[in-house]
Amino acid sequence: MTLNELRYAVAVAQERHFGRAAEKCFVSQPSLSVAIRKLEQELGVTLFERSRAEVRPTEIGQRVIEQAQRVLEEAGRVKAVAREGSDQLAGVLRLGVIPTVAPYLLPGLTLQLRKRAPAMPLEIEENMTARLDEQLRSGALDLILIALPFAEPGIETEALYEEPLRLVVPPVHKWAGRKRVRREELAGEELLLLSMGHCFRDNVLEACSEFSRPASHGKQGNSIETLRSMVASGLGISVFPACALAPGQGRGDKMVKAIDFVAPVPVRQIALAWRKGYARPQALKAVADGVRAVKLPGARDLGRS
Amino acid sequence: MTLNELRYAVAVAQERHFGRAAEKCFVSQPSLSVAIRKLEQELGVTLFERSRAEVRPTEIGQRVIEQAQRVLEEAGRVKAVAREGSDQLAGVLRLGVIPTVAPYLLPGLTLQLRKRAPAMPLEIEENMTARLDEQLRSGALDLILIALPFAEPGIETEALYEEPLRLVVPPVHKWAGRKRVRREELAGEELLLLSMGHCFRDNVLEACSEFSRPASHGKQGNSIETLRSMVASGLGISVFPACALAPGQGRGDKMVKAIDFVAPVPVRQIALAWRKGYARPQALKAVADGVRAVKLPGARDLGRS
DNA sequence: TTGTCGCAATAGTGTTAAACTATCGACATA
DNA sequence: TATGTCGATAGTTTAACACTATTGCGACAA
Repeated sequence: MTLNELRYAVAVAQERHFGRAAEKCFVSQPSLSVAIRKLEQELGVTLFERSRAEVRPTEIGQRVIEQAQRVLEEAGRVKAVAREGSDQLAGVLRLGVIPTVAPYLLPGLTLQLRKRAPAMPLEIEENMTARLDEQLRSGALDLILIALPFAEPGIETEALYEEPLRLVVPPVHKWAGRKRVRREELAGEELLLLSMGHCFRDNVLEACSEFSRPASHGKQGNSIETLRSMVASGLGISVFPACALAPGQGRGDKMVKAIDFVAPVPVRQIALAWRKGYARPQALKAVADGVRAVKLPGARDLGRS
Repeated sequence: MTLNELRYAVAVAQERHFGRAAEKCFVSQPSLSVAIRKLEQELGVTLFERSRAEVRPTEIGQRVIEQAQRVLEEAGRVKAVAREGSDQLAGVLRLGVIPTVAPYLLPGLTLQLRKRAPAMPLEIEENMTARLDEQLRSGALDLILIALPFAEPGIETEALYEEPLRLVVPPVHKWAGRKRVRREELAGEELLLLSMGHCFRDNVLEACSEFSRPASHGKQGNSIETLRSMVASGLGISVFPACALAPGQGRGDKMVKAIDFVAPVPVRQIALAWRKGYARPQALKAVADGVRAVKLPGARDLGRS
C-alpha cells in the first residue's frame, strides 16, 4: 500500500471515472488501473464496481476511501509541519550562559536577537560551565556561552570576544587613586574570589597565580555582585571582568574603584559552544552575531564570521 | 514521501541508532540512511542530529516524526477497515422485492438468511418492478427479486423458481366445487386484476389473454390481499400465484377457494437481479440459495447454482 | 601520536516496481 | 452491423529501491 495508490483510489471515487481520475493524478489510465487493482488485491476487497455506465465505490470501498483520505490528510500535515519548522530562526532556542557573563551580556543580547530573529524566543539557563556542558550534551540546551578554554569531544566552539580583567578595590583602598597596577603587586594582597566551580575564579587564579596565592578560602562570594559588595565594604580587593565594571553596571558603580592592569593585561575569552552537527546553524550564527553586536566595555571581537 | 520513509524515520527516532533501526525495518543500514536523507531533502529540514555518540531527533524532527506516526496509524486503519469489511456476508444488504412476492417469501427468506449470513441484515424495499429497477441501477439497492421476463442492459439475472398460477373464486362460486378449470373457460368471466404497474397483472393477462379480455378496468386491487377480500365478497374471480394460497397464508385462507388450471398450467418465474460486476457475489449466492430453500407451495427450483 | 573500532555516509550494481504506449475486449448506441 | 467509449491487458522502458562493499569520520586505547 502506497500513498500514491491511496491518492488514486480517492481520485477515482471523486471522479467516478478512471480516465478522468488518471488525468487528475497526472498518470496514464492504465497506470491508475493497475495501481487500483494492486491496492484491491492487497486489501482483499473490491473497492469499485466497474460497469460501463459508471464506476461506483462499493460499500466497503467507500469506507476504505474515507480512511484513505484521512491518511492523505495526515500525510499532508507532515509537509505542513516541516514547512512551518523549516525556518531555523523560528522556535525556542535554549541558551546556557555562565553566571559571570549572563547579567552583563543578556540585556543587550536579547535586544539584538529581538531584531535579528524575532520568532526565536530565548530560554535562558544560567549555570556554571560543567553543568551547562552536561545539559548541552544531553540535548537540554542548544547553545552555551562559556569562557575558554573549553574543549570537549563532540562539541564545537567559536570564540566571540575577549575582555580585559580589571582590579577592583574599595574607594578607600591605598591604590584607589592609581591609574594602573602591575600584577606583581598583588602578592600579599587579600584577593576575594568566586566560589569553586566558577570558571572565572580559574581565570583570575591563572592570571594572577604567579604573584599571589591566596591561602584563605574563607573570603569567597557566590556571584560578582556579592564580591562587589564585599569589596565595597573593605573586606578585600578582587578582579572582575570588564563587563561587570561598565558605567551603570552593578548596584551603583561608585561602590568600588576599578583599576586597569599594566600590560600584559589579563583577559578572558568568551565563546559559543554547540554539539557538532547541530541542526540550526542559522540560529547559531544569529546568536554569535548578536553577542558581537553587544558593545561591552573594553571587549574585542574574535573569530571568523 | 512514502510510507516506508516515514516508517524508517519513526524507527530511527525510537532506536536512536541507524543500524538497529534498519534491522527493525528489515532493511540494510545504507538503504535506511538513504531513505532518511531523501525524506529530509524533500521536507527541507534536518530530522536527526547525527553525532558519533548518538542519533537524536531535532526539535522539528520530533514534531515531524509525531505527525508521521499519525500517518502510519491511519494507514494501518485502512487495512483494518478493509479486513473488517472483507467478509461479503457482513454488512447490510439492500434487497428490493415486488409486492406480489414480498409478503409470502420474506418470512421464510429472513429465517434462511439468519442462518446463512447472520451478520448480514436485510434492508427491504417493497415496490413494483420499474421502481426497483431504477433503484438497483442507481445503487440504492444491491439486489432485487422480480418476475421474469426482465432484461436490462448492465443487469444480470438468475431465475430462482417458478410457481403455478391458480384460479381463485368465492366459496359460493359455481366452480367452487371443481378440481380443475381450463383456461378457455375464463372467457366471459369477470377477472379482478392488480392495478397498472404490477408485473403480476401482466403475468395474468399474458396467461389468460387468449381467452379473456376483461373490458372493465374498474375492478382492480392494489394488492393480492385486497383482491382476496374482493373475491371473497363475491365481486368476481381472480388469478393468484400459488404462494399466496398456501395454508395459513392471507387473512384466513378459507375466505376463497383456489382451483388449479388444467395443463398447460400458467406459471410465473421469480428471479434475482443485480448490477453486472456487483462486488458481493457471495451475498448474492446466499440470497439465491436462501430463496430456493424456502419451500413455497407448488414452487419448482430453476437455474444453476 | 598511531592503530582500531563503531557507525553513518557513499559508491556501484542488480532487481523490483511503476510508468509509459499500444492494443484488446466488452458493451452501448446509431 | 459499424462505431465509439472505457476499463483491462500486454509489452517495454525507466526510475526507484535495496543490496554489498567501501569510505570517512570521530572516539578511545595503547
